[in-house]
Amino acid sequence: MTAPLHEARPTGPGRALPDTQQGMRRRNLARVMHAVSAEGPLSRAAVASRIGLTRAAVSTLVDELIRTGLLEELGPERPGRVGRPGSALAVSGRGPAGIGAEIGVDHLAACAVDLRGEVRARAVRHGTNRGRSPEPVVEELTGLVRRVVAEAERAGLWPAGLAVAVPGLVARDARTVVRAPNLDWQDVDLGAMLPGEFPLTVDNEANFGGLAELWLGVDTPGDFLHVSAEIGIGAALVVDGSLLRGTRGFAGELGHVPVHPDGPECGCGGRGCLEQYAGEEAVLRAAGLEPGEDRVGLLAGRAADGDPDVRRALREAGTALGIALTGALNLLDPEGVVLGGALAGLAPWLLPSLEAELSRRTAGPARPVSVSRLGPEGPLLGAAHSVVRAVLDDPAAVAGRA
Amino acid sequence: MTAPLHEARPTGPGRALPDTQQGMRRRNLARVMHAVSAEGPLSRAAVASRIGLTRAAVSTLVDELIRTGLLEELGPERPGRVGRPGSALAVSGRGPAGIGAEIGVDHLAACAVDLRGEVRARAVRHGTNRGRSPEPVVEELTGLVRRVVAEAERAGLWPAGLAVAVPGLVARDARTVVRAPNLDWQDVDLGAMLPGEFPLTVDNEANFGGLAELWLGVDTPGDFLHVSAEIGIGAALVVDGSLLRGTRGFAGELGHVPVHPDGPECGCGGRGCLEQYAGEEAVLRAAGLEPGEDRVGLLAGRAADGDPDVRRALREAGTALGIALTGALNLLDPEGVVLGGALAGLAPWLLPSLEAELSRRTAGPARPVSVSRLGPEGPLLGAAHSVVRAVLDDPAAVAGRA
DNA sequence: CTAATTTGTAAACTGCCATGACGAAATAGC
DNA sequence: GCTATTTCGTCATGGCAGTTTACAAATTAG
Repeated sequence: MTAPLHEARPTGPGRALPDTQQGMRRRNLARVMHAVSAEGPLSRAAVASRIGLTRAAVSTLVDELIRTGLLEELGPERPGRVGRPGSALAVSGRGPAGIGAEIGVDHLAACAVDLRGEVRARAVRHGTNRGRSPEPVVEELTGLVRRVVAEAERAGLWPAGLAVAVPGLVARDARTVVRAPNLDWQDVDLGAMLPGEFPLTVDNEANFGGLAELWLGVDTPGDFLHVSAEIGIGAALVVDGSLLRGTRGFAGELGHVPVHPDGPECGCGGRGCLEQYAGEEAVLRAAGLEPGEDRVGLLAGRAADGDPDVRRALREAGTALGIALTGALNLLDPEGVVLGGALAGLAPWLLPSLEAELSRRTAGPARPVSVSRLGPEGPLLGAAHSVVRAVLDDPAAVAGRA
Repeated sequence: MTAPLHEARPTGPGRALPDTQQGMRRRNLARVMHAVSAEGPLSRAAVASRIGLTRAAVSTLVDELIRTGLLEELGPERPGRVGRPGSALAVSGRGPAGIGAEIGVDHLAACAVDLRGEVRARAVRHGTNRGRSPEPVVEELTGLVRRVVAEAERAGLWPAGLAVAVPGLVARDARTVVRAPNLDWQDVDLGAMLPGEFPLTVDNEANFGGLAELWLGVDTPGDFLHVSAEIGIGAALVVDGSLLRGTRGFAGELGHVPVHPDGPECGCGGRGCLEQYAGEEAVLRAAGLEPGEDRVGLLAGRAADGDPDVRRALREAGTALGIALTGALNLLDPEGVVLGGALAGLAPWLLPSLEAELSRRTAGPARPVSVSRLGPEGPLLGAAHSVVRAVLDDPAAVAGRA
């Protein structure tokens, strides 16, 4: 009788979707899939107690999921406790697959992930894409995707959707790249250029990286900031287990948060944005290095060798990051911060000054800053997994296909 | 077949609530209430088409809502179109009421709002609460609440809950005031001191102000930043129609976003926080005024009189606000910004420099900065309405009482 | 005054989950 | 070894929610 009141769902007339029995069934199918997917092989009775339905109801749900090939019966569990042993259920390894793809500045990649989360096929092509026009790049990517799809199909999987991570801002239609500075692309409609056989989602690589951290991270909370630096400096804002995208889909532009309001001019029109202090180019310049091919590797190598200029440059970048993150933490109060992408590799030299700045500026218990263990794989895996999650979230939608 | 994939609900095993037929009914009752509440008197057929159920289903839902006193039948609509005229339904003006209360720095207030959103009773007591200990203040507030409740009951209403707005940080339990600098309170458990007859929610006045803007604002989008300055400078982050609270409930602390990282020291441990430039005390100091009783009124008065020092101080505060908001806009990409609380009254002198700073620093179309029309009433109304929303969101929960 | 249209309700129908009972398959105790 | 106990999966039954279909009531159009 004394609980917070104003958070009950649904709120607002906007989400006035009807609630019918079919919808109920769909949501319960999803709950079964989530339970089995999250907690390994499970008996029907175990699923029932996890999701709060009766064994009888779960039985019919499971039957349907087995019929449509999304669950598999592994056979009787090894007993150990009294009572008849259950029959273990697992997510199918031969059903739908999520196809992920990535357009990186220096590479292209694609992979196929099954419902179990296992990577079943992958293909990579190295070589810079800076300044290349979209058509040939997307054509090459399509080739990789087709290879990965073919391999997945040989393994008994079928593609349920394609998700593409790109180094730039993506419109809310999830098809159009509005601006990708490092590729020099503008308003490119990937939806028109990629194969149309399956549902397509295009998103910022920082967003997919953040989602990968949420879904695959070891002990990632449901509420965190995932900071990555491939394109400028982007952050994925994960709030309560889902991504905050903003009205136009541009949320998380940490790179243009003002750090020193009277600092050097920035391409965005502002002054002293974080990117002027912790962006790739800025750090290279401060370290006295020339921009070459593998810029991050170069920085990490020099820093490991003890190059004082590089170390100082990274230290200062960490401080600037700390200032910008102070603002973000004050605004969002997340549970933690995760450094991903290029920042993960440079973390050893960024973290000390970053954490010093944070603890100096924020009162109360320090928020943990951790380093992503997914490394550069994050965006690609996040993309593929986003398709898998979509299947888990609405198994009925996928049942018809195959 | 080409839609964004990874946003379908439910996501994550966390919200594994069972989905039974009773839950379905409850959600559909809520949909009916929302439809009628949002779109004025409506016939059963109109509700049915709005929420996507059949007329028959809506009929039984409406019957139940009328029986429990949440809806009222107004009688036949005046015809005008062909066909049998419908029977108008309206939200009841004699059912549950939301009781809102506010502990302000310079006043106490309480009010009762019916399901229609009408204020049916109010009580105010002026006089500063700075430095007073919690007990007598809460006792006085309880007196106001009891007066308002009694008046509401005389009008045929019954209190469905009490929501209290306080000028400080509130723990996620929605009962405890962690810190209220302007009252000099710390760790005060209001839940233990307020009447326990109805469900209680305590929240930051900035949050309630933001919710009021969302629910009562004229053309407020579902995605905005509501900035107010009563306690330091707080922002309510409304994302997709609901409030972003943060892990500990401290989200929106705009006042401690760094503006000039090497600026003057701040109480929070940092340097150059926004509060050092746009906080009440800072502005008064910059304007060469002494802190007195009605500080905001004083500033507004002098500014209107053309006092150059005051004008300059406000101009500079606007600039600082613009810098901090640039960061927030880059992070959150909201649809707009609303100035509320004290800032609304000072808007004429803050806005020019604020908007100049924003348009200089952010690329793309400028985000509209608007001024709240609720003024100082926002938090109190938001509190009362939060109770009303809770009833609309789950009418079945309230049906038993009364 | 009749035809067309729309509203609200009642009866029959379908779908979904709960309940309760039962056989199957294991352990525990004697 | 044998029986009692426990747990699992399934089946038949029942209740509940919304849909479908049909119909009377109340209005406008011609």
